[in-house]
Amino acid sequence: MKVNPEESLKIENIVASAKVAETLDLQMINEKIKDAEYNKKRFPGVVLRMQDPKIAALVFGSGKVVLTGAKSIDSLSKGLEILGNKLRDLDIDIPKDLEYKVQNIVTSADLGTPINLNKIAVGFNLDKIEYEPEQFPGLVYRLDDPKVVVLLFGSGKLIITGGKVTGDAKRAVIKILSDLSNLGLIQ
Amino acid sequence: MKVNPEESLKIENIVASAKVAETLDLQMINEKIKDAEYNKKRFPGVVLRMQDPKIAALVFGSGKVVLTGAKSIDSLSKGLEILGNKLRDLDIDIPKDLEYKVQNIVTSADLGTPINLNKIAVGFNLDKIEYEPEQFPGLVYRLDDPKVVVLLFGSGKLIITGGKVTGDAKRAVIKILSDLSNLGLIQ
DNA sequence: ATACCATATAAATCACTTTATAAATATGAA
DNA sequence: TTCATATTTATAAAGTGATTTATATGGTAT
Repeated sequence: MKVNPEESLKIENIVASAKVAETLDLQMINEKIKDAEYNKKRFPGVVLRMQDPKIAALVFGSGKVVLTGAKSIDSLSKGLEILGNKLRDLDIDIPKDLEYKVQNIVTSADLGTPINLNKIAVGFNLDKIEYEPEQFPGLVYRLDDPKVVVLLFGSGKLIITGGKVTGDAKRAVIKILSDLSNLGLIQ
Repeated sequence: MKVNPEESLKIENIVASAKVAETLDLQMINEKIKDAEYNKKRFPGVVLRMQDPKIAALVFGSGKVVLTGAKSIDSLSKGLEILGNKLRDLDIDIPKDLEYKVQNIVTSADLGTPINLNKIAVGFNLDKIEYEPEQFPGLVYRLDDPKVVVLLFGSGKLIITGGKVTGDAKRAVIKILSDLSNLGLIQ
C-alpha cells in the first residue's frame, strides 16, 4: 500500500459524446435490439449496454450518442466501435471512423495517509471549498487549473472529476499535495 | 395488584448476538429449513423461528446471528442451542459451546399508581425527556446510569429498554421512583 | 379489530448523499 | 417565449438512513 499518490491514479469512468449518423430511428432500434431500453416519456434517448468493455450508450434521434462507463480511452474507442457495429447490423449506415469527444473523466486516487478535512476546510480558499459532513462526507474542492472538481475524504482518498484529458487528474493531485504540504497538513 | 414496583418487573424481550460459524450458506439453509424466510432484496439475513422457547433468529452469511424474543436468559441460551442444532442437522459444523452477547433487554414494570406525565415533563431534566402525547402517549426518559431509555405511561406502567443486564431495569425503576418522590409526584 | 406511532438493539445490504458531463425532451416559471 | 431545471447513464469516495426481528406500553386512525 506504500505507493506514491500519483501512482494510485485510476480512471473510474469516462463520458464521451459522438455523432454516428444524421438521424436515427429510435423506435426501430428499440425493437430490433433485445436489451435496449426506450421510454420516451422518461428520457428521449435509447439506452444500449455493452458488456466487454462494460459501457452504456445513450442513443438519440439526432444521431448523437453518449458513452459512459469506460475505464480507459482504449475501451472507450472500442465501445464506440462496437456500438457502430450494432447499428450497422440493423442496416443503418454508420461511418467507419467514428470521432468522439471526451467530456468527463472521473479518476480516483489515494494520498496514502488520512487527512483532516476540517483543517483543510479552514486552510484552503474558502470560495473554492464546500464541506458539509452531515450532508456528504467528502470535501468538495474546485480547481481552476486543471478545471476539475476534487472530492477529498478523511481516509486520504480522492475523486477527481470533470477532467477532459487523463493528465488532468495527476496535475490536480500534485497541486493538492502541494497545497496540503504548504499548510503543513501532510508529512 | 398491590405489589411493589420492583416486584412487577417482567422481561419482555431479550436481543442477543452470536457468531456460530465463519460463514454460512444462506441459500442452502433457506432451502433445507421449511419455515425459513429469506428474501435477500428485502433483508440480507435468513429468518428462522423456534417455538419453544418462542424465539426468532436472524442468520447471516458471516456466521453471525441475532436472537430476539427471549423472555429470560435461560430461554435465550436454550434458543441458541436449538438454533445450533438446527444448523448441525444441515451438516454445518457448529461449535458446542456457543457464546452470545446480550444487546438489549426490554422490561416492563408498574408503579402501581397513575402518574401525571405533564408534571413529569416539566419537573424532570428537560434534555433527558421527550413527551409529545399527540405523537406517542408515552414519555421518553433517557437515563445515564443505567444507560437505558424508559417509557413512562400515564397509567403508571413503564417500559425499560436498552438494558444490557437484567438488573438494569430494577435500578432504573428505583431511580425513577426516587425522582418522582423528590418531586412529590407520587405518594 | 388491526396497524401504526416511539424505544433499544445486533446483524448485512441497499439506496441515497456529492461531483462532472454530454445528449434531447418535458415542465414550471418569469 | 425564453430560461432554468429535471429526466438518464456511469463512476468512485464514505457517511446516513432504511430494511428485519421481538417486545411491552397506550393513544389515534382506518
